[in-house]
Amino acid sequence: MDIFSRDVPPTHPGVILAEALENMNLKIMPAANLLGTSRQTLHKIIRGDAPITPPMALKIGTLCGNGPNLWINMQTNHDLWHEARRMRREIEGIEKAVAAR
Amino acid sequence: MDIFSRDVPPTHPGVILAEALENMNLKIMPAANLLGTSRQTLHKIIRGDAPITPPMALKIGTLCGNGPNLWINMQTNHDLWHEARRMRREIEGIEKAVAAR
DNA sequence: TGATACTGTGAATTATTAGGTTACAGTCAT
DNA sequence: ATGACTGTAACCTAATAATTCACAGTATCA
Repeated sequence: MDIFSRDVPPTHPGVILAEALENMNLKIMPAANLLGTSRQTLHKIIRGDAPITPPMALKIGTLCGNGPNLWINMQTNHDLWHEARRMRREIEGIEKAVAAR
Repeated sequence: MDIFSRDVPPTHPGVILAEALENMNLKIMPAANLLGTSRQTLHKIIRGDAPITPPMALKIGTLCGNGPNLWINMQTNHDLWHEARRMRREIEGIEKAVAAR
């Protein structure tokens, strides 16, 4: 059972990030300063309204001490799940075309 | 030794994709048709001049039968390696600021 | 030889979006 | 109630994913 067959979306990395900052006793504003970004952008990430991009993953991974992959992977799982929904028809079409080849 | 300490960039997924298509006896044009994209876009991906985005990863993963994660992960490893180079100074700054906290 | 099909590549265009900035209302502690 | 932080919306700009058009090269086959 991979994540794409689930009808529940994977947790957005923002939720995890919020907990991580909590555990580090970091409020949003000082965290944003450490990351070299604006508090609004950081807030959007936490809310799930902005993606964790490669630059952000590197910065957050450094701040939290666990490296960028954890964060970028959460993001891509999130993106892929939602994209797979949007593209369901198209993907099925490719499956059929490949099978018929 | 993680990929970020290497001074050799990770192989671009385009190279792997080219081999995969070769093994499937698929030329660029029919592959592009199956993928529902233009031959130019597919060519750029193979050349390494265009990224494998989530929609593309889903399509390519379906065409090749191995799912999207393989492809998106190759892309993010590639992106992170290059981004880590560009942001070296900034990342070091965050490391120091965290240590000094 | 000439015709047909595919490939490599560049240029121009469009649509989307990551991130910043400004602004304002809410919360909460002192 | 003053000050510091938070949530959130609107707007703007720069970057970029993907398309289309165009053309030159290559190769196969009648």
